[in-house]
Amino acid sequence: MSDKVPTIKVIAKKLGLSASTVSRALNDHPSIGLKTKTLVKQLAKDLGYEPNQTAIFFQKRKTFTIGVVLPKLSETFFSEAISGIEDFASMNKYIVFLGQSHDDEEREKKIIESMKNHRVDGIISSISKNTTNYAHFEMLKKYDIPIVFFDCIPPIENINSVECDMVEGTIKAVSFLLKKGYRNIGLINGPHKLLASQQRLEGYRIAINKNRLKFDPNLVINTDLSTKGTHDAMAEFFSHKRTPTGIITFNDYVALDAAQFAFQRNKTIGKDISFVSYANLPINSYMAYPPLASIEQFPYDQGKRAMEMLLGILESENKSDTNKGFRIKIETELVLNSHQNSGRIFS
Amino acid sequence: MSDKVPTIKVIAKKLGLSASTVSRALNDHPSIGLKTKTLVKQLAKDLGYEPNQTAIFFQKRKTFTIGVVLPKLSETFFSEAISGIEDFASMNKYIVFLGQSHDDEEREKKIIESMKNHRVDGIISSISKNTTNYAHFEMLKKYDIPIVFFDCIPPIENINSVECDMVEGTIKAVSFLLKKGYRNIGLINGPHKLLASQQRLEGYRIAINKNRLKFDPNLVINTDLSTKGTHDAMAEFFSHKRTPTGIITFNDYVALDAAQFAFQRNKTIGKDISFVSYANLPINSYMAYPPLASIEQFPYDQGKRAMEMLLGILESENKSDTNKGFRIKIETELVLNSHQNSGRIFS
DNA sequence: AATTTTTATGCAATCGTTTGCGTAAAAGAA
DNA sequence: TTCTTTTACGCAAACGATTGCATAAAAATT
Repeated sequence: MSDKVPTIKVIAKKLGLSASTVSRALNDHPSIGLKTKTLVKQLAKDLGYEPNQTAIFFQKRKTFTIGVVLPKLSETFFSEAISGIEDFASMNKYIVFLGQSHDDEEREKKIIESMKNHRVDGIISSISKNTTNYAHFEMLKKYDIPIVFFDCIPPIENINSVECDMVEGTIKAVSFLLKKGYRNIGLINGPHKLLASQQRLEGYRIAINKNRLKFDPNLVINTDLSTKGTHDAMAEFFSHKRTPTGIITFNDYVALDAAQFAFQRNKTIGKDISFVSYANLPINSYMAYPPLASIEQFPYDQGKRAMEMLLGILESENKSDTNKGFRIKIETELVLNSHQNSGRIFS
Repeated sequence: MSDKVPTIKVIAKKLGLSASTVSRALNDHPSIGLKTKTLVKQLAKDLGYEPNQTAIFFQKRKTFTIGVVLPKLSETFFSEAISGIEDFASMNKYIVFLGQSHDDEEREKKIIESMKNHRVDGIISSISKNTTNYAHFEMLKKYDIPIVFFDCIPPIENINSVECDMVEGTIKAVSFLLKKGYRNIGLINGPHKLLASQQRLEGYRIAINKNRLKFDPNLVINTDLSTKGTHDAMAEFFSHKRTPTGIITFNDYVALDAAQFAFQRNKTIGKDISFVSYANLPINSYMAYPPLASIEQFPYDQGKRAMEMLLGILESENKSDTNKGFRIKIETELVLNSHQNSGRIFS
């Protein structure tokens, strides 16, 4: 079919030159005469010659390809992150492969395998929440494929990572609620084994201590992040004497579900009870009960930074391999939600 | 560095065989003896041999790679679609390349170029809203790279496409509002030159005619889909004597902005004025003023169907090339929003 | 004019794998 | 035993480009 696609050989033959000369002419090699060079370039242009990258990749052992592996693409947080990764990758002539693990270890493993087979130059990943075995990541070393983790990071030594400082972020959230006058601060956390959950809890404890309050285990509940889990957590909060009035939630979805539950229990949101969450929704301003504030995690920026880090690693790959793992912590930011709606609706 | 990675040659040498025999043994070629085959396979396993796909791709001229090009990954509609594409691609051993055009023709062109250079087996694309020249798509024919368009489709003959029947969808929307008792049906449409806008308008006209109503040009406004554009449109609606009470909006964002505007003009949403939009947000149930109903476009399904179509084309590529363009129209569905919130808030 | 230097090009190997064709050895048939 | 068939494997080319090394031709130097 497509033997219309010209190769270097065709050009060489038409011009009575050797393939090597054509190659060098096209790549502005100094040892090619001007006449020949222009001749070759002209014909290449006329024929619409385009180098076959698969051949070059194969030869140079470099594909200009980045693999991105994450749990779920349709989550705003991740699609924002990919957007950052893709923007920055394409600026640097890289192209990104995508794979979603759906939080399944097996799928994650297969995707990593596939990307390794495609010989990506590097990988960026937020690991599956159910991954407990990390051999598929370790294996990449054998193929000299560097990996940068972001967001959800495995407990491995000497890895490259970009992450938000959740501890710091949670401290900010607690402090904010205290300053607003809420004394009973609750925390609806995610699954216990998640690093993200542990960090939130740590920040929570630090903030509680720093403010000379007593840590009350009844005010912290781990959930599976489902709507039902959130409702159950809220029900439990309400079943205790000391009901939290300022609640920090694992993410925006939890905050929305929790607020909905509170509303149904005739609480006035923003007054009786308020929420602070970790931002992962872009449209809080349209929400019926948006959280009072959100800890912004800058997913786009995280993706961009991860890509930058990976590019740096790729470019310095020849040099001393003393890479004991690069780590970037991104400062979170407490963003007050505008409450265009709740201002009118609840007051 | 990574000369640990074993190749077929290494295996051949260690076993005193030829590379071709090893290759055939690994691929279960019938002309290889059982002993040899098991021997080879065992050593391959011990050495952790993995074929170098870049070499195979190069040789077989097949990369098991699909390019996906769309305007903006962080839009829910697209991330859902990609999710569908990726799920289905990975089930079939394909891996997807991603590129976002940001609705810029130049970027779209570059992405397509890059994907062609990477020799993707096929491309799925929703084109940029600002693309007017389609040469970069036509060029793909030369490289035998089939392309399936979805969502935003260029006006080219004989193309493969998956799309929602917006005409039908709009008819449903108008009928729904009429049935609900709204007589003045407005349409906040997108940019005029967009096919999607034209289809909405067509459906609108058909529905108006079918119901023996008179088409009123004051009830249809084209916008740039920005918040300001929507507010301007609403202001214009309100400036006329005959103000629409049932409004169809180009998408959910427009509906939210429009509802906000109406609310600020002291309209009771869901009573004085109601909205029906084209769904692209997954979380209408948490919204302060969700549209009464949404025309669901099934982005995940569209992505999946596009991928299926592309796979079909790829698998039958040898056969008679009488492909005059496959076209799938997906039925839209009018989904009533649950209004968990507005029910309580507005009544 | 003879020698050296520079310039411009070709040869051939290489990247890792696949595959058509040829052939020695083993097995079967006469 | 001899001839034919089958079985099991190797050789070498191919995919499209790059690159170290050799070398012919041209230019510069003496």
